[in-house]
Amino acid sequence: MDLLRDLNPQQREAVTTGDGPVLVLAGPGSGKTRVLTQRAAYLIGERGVQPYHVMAVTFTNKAAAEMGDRISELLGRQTHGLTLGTFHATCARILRVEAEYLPVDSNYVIYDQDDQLSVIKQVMKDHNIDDKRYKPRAVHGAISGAKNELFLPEEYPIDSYRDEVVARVYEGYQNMLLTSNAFDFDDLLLWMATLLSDHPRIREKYARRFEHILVDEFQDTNMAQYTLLKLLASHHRNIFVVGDSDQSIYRWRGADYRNVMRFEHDFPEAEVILLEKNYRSKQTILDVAMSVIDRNPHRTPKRLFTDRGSGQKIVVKELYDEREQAGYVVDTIRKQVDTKQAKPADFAVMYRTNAQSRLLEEAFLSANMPYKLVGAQRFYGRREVKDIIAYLRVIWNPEDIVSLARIIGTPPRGIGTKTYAQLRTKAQQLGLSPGELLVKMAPDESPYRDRFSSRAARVLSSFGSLLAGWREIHDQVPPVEVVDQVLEDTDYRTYIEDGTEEGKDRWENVTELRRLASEYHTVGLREFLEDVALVSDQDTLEEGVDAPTLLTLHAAKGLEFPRVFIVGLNEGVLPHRRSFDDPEAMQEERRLFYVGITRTEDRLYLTHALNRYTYGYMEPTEPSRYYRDIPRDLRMEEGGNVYQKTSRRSSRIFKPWDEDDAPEVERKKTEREYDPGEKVKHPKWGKGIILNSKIQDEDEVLDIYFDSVGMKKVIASLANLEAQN
DNA sequence: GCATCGGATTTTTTT
DNA sequence: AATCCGATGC
Repeated sequence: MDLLRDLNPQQREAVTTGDGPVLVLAGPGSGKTRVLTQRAAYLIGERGVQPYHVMAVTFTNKAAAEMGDRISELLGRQTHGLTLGTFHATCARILRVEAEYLPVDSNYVIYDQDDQLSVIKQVMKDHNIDDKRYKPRAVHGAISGAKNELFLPEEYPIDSYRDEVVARVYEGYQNMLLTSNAFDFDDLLLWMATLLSDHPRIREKYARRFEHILVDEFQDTNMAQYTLLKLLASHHRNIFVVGDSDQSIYRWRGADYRNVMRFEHDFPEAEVILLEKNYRSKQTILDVAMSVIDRNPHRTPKRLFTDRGSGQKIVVKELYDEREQAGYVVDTIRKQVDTKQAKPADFAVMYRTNAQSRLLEEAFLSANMPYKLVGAQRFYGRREVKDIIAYLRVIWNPEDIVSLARIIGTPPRGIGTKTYAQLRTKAQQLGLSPGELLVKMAPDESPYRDRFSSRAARVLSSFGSLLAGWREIHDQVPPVEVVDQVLEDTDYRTYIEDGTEEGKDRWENVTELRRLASEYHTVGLREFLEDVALVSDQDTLEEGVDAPTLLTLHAAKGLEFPRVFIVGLNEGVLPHRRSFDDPEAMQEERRLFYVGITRTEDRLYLTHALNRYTYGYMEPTEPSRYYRDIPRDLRMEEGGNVYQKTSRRSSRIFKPWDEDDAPEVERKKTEREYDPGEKVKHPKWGKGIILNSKIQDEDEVLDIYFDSVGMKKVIASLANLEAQN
């Protein structure tokens, strides 16, 4: 059958296995997304399952879209009714349908990080909580963590005075969200799980509907996600999850790779399938990756192997500072492009923190080389973009207090904190939201105007009229026309374009948002607002542009590139200093590095700087501890270290390739005849690749992966192996 | 109400 | 370095 062509035995097993829970443990580059896609296509095409009865969860919207396309392609037809998307998007959709069981209306808005933080700040102000003593971000983190663990405000565990404060803010926070008719990201998961566990009829409805559930990146699910999956799978128990604990990098967001173990516990009948063979990287890359990840405790050792050949050694490069590091990256890319060794799009540059992108961007810019920057926050976080979206949100849902607070004085229209406070007070007295009251103040003869001073009444009602006007058209015309009307009525361009370069830039962002809105002419404001709220960083990656990609290590998950730079391999950056005092976090730093390495197909460059700017001051920095774990024979220092301005201090700094600090990795001195990575032919089992070789009882014992039968242990002297080129 | 200035504070990663 | 916050002056 065509669907199963080009699959190895393990992949085929995963795709075609029968009903019941399945756990696919898949190393990097082992084709797990492919397995997931083919599985979905197989269920629909071969097993006759209706698309309506299948749910597939991916990590990004882009991955979902690609998966959808691929399934259609495999089946040769469209798959209407298939539920396919990220956890958040899928929940958001279902929650709108089931809104009658929820504390919000079906036109609720979704608050992003910024919105959430401003709610926290407001609530803390209302409760007279000192925001120096209790950092809003930290409080928010605690609340978000609680939500991911499915704790409601009244269930928040209290062990200290600090917990009491958090619990109080949590309660106020949740109230403010609900009176704003808003959910935050965590609510989407929390309420979905709550809905399913509190309403047996709804649980049955969806549990019966989703005969098959498929989940990608399972190692990065949190408790809320795990719980709702379990509830959704409670009827058919056909849950197919794919993951790799070594690639779990979202612990700080509540993700818990131990869900893999929970799964085995909760679904003891689960079939476990291992995908080990790597189709992406050269063996050297995999060896480097293993040398790094093997240092993490409490993990099941995994062997990464490929038949793509050993490949070149990785390059390690030391630079004077981050500016020269960026210059090195750009020079190296240009050299290879000029000599036609590679094309621009073959390259990716990865870093730990977003701030590191700036110098890289500048270097690309001054070299006149285009680049692609991955990061939704970069665009949607812009003030001007947020302003316009806030307008749309208030138009869509006048109860949205956060967005109203943002736009009521932007651009300035005579409504400041005082007037806005009056509006809020009066609205509360009337049992209305401030937004609703504004709309009611619009008519000339509106009785609500009398409740304010003449000045306040004038400015408020004039803004109310604008709002009422937009409200009237918002469900009659395509989103882009609403945007245009807002821009016109507020004279937003004059406000933003102040003649400076920056102003021009900002207006361009507004124009870009307008363009994005224009793509929603067949659907409505709801879809636009929802997509805007739930875009992931990876969704902003443009395909088809021949330029290098700049992205964080987190954003790199699931992607692959022929040539990869990982920059900033410095102590404090990678691993990040914020993780130093938490062993679990340190393990995650290592996994993050591992994820970066394993994105590489052919060539890997690791760079670090001797000096770094922190808070505006230049400081010497040590190379990352991870260098010590990479065997020396897998790497080379690129010749001619041009940058020798080493200061007295930095010259004493540990150099990753110094003999004294040579890796402590055990390199067994043996008389082995075969090495891992070599290809051989066995008289009975045919072609295979050597994964491991060790001397045991004076004989060489080989672990070989055969195309025909998979893993076998073989005694070299007895097996009659034939070497293959 | 709003613009501007100075000082403090900051950086992890993102749906 | 860049952003955020509050105080100040108009």
